[in-house]
Amino acid sequence: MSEAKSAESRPYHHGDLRRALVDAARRLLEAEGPSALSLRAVAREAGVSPAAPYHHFKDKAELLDAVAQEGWEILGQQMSDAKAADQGLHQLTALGIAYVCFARDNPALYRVMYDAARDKEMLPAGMQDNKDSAYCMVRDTMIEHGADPTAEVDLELATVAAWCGAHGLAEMAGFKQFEHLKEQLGGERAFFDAVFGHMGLFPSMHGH
Amino acid sequence: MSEAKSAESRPYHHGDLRRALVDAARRLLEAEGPSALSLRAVAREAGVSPAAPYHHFKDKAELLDAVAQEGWEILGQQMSDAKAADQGLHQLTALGIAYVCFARDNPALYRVMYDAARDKEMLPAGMQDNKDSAYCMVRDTMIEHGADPTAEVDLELATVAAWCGAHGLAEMAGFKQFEHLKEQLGGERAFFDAVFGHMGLFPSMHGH
DNA sequence: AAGGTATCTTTACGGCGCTTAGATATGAAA
DNA sequence: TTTCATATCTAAGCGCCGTAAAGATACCTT
Repeated sequence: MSEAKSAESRPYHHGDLRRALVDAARRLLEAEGPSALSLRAVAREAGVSPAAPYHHFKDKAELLDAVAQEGWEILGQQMSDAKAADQGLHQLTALGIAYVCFARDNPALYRVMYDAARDKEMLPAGMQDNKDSAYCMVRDTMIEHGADPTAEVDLELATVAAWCGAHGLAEMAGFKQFEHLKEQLGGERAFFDAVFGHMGLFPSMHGH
Repeated sequence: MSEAKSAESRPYHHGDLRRALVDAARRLLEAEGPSALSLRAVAREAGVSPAAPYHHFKDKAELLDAVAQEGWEILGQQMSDAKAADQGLHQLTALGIAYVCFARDNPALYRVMYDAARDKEMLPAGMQDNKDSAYCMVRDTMIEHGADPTAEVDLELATVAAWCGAHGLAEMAGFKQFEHLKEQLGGERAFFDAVFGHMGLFPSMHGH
């Protein structure tokens, strides 16, 4: 657990403690898992007193919110990259794979993201409006591949259905029960592909 | 928060403290939510000392496991009931609706169930073998409706895909973002139906 | 230079999971 | 029936946690 600066060199005023705390939290999350993510541990990791974070975050939940938000942004980027880099997949499948791979590669972060969402009973606020959010990307890709943009309810339903499938798979993929399936299919990636294949992700599959 | 027996009437040896603790935990869970579910609070609710639970559970996680297990059993029963009571739905849809309704009606319990699963990185142990588990019920229903039972991998994939969809919807349904969709569709139930309609749950939809 | 404000530290409170040691009841062996 | 090992419970305490209050320190404006 390294600190941003050597302990004795840091001035009394940190400079950007808020940033440093979020970074420290992500470092801890990666290294020790979600259960090790206490406010005090984050403060320790950042080299400040246990009370210091309260000048930048109302409480622990607000710190975790900041961490979660960064997670959503990274997820959006990775999905955007996956859509751009054509891998010979249907673009919706490519998005789904990118989503699930993000969850596999950042399990602790993914958990913090949805823990925060469940607590507030909502996904990040701008999700359905921010053009480069993961959610909007799915919806836009639906349109690009033939979904009727004027059938708003139906478009939203298709997006939700795809989102549900991706999130469901992201959680299931971590369970030992399905290891044998991955092996039989010749790898995790093939497993993801196959499960998505069993879901009706594509608007063209439905008579709209 | 009532106790099982009035405090002074309880004998030194409780009789069935293990049972009482699980019940107390479920009562607390229902009343105060998952965050209020501390071992000490459960012990208080059951009217015993904070250390008493350790004679029946190795640690807090083991208590929560017991609570979660009851959750999975109840879920299995409710899905079984839903399958038996024909509501004019495709039986797989009926199972999915029952799954999602369970999560809606027992959000805290549902959360404990999956928190435990994520911690152990596996769903309850016998899930894929116990004839009346929710999971096996889905798989069997797939077969009853035309899935090829000898195509084992494909059958498993279809079951996983349906499970992913149901779990995904169960989590999304609690988010405020989708309230307007429920309203536009004329209710929660219609929303569930519509989302499932956008997923390829039925084996007959795929060319196997 | 002075004073206000933002930032950080110190200290402290109650609650938590869990451990240890001791009290009490049960039930099997003598 | 007495004995005594065992199971079950309580009491006390450890280190951790989230958070609040009050004081110290540095920065910023005037």
